[in-house]
Amino acid sequence: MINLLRKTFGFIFESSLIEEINKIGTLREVSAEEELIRFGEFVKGVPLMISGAVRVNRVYPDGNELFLYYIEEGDTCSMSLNCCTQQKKSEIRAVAEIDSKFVMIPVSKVEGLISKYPSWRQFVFSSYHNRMVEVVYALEKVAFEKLDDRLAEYLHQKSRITKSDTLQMTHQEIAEDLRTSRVVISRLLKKLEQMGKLKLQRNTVELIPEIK
Amino acid sequence: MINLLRKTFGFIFESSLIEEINKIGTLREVSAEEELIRFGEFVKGVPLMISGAVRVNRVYPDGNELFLYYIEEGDTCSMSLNCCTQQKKSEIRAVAEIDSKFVMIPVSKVEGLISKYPSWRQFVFSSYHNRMVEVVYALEKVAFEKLDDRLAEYLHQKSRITKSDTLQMTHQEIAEDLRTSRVVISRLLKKLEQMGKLKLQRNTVELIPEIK
DNA sequence: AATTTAATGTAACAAATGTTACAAAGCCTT
DNA sequence: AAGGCTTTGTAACATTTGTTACATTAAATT
Repeated sequence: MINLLRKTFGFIFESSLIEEINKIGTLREVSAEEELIRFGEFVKGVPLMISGAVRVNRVYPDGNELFLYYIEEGDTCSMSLNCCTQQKKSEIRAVAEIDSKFVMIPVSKVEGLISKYPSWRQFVFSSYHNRMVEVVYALEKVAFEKLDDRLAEYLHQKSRITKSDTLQMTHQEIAEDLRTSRVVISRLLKKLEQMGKLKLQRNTVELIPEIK
Repeated sequence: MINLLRKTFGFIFESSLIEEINKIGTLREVSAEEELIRFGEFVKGVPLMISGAVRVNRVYPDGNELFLYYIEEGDTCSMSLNCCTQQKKSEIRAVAEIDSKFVMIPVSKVEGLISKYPSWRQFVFSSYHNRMVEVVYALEKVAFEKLDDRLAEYLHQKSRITKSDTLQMTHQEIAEDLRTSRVVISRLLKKLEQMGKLKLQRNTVELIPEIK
């Protein structure tokens, strides 16, 4: 585990911190679609992403969900950071988008790291800030852009996260993420297909990389 | 100044911290409409709000703006916190919504406070988190709600912030905040007036408090 | 008071998105 | 191969929001 930690966090954390994380943290591997953090549960720890990508959604009591941000290699989840310092139940849900590895730091140790290691503090601050920037970005998209652009952007992000041009998903699933109806998505996808930007097949959307 | 600090922050900061802030900070008073933080400038310090309310907007290079959150009594601006630790130019604009008082802590002293005072750290973390919650709330509104509900919500928020049921603003200004056109706002305001929720006059929208 | 300017009201139309209903195609099971 | 289920395609229509254009009204200025 310590080698994974060194590889991902060696440039931002001093080695004494890496060693301490190695002692108190536990390595976890999850496969795509697995739930890391469930809605309404107490947060057990703070995840340090080693590899992969996890999608973080705000969840509402009525079951409604809203995508907030991805956490990727080198990131942590600022929402759970707060949940754990406040001992609150989770208002988010985190689901692995692809197979992922991360180190879980137990809640009880987080405060200690904060007071002991300036580089950890720096990391936590910049993590908060980066997540904020991403939520603001999501807000921007919804506030300024039309659905067709948001769809195109969504597909590209998915492709980047899953490291694949061929997305295995149904129109219905896309519609849920963009908070619209399946018919609307089918219509717009068809339009994008006619523009030569992608190819559609049952359960798959294949993005065609632009040649510039 | 120290009495103002005690009154607003006495419950969260230990007295040695209050005294230190009193030494290094400077009290500033601004009147409504004054700009606290300008787009593109280096951030000079972190504001601790004593009273009043300040509106924080994301600003884009093309001049476009997007409302993010208000900071009120007892709050600080997490975006400027980050700008200052990173020595970056401001990507936001902060404008006093009403006459406001705040204590400005110079950038150079912030890092020191963080390592020295646990209560300051706690404050900074919860500030980050609260701002995040508000941006998520804004995202929620845009993602889920129709324009008429967003307008009603917007008017209530304005009323709360300005502590007045009579809002002095034009339809044009409202339209800019909600990213739509004046005609649309006029239309919806008329609808709300016909529903008995408000009264319209030139330059004013008077909310009619609901009797329950 | 007359003139100018800013703000609002309203109609008519355009575009974007949402909804319903149903047909067609693909995949799975037996 | 037949039947059933899921997914996708498409039409027709409703609603919401955006746009243009112009009339009307209120306030500010002269």
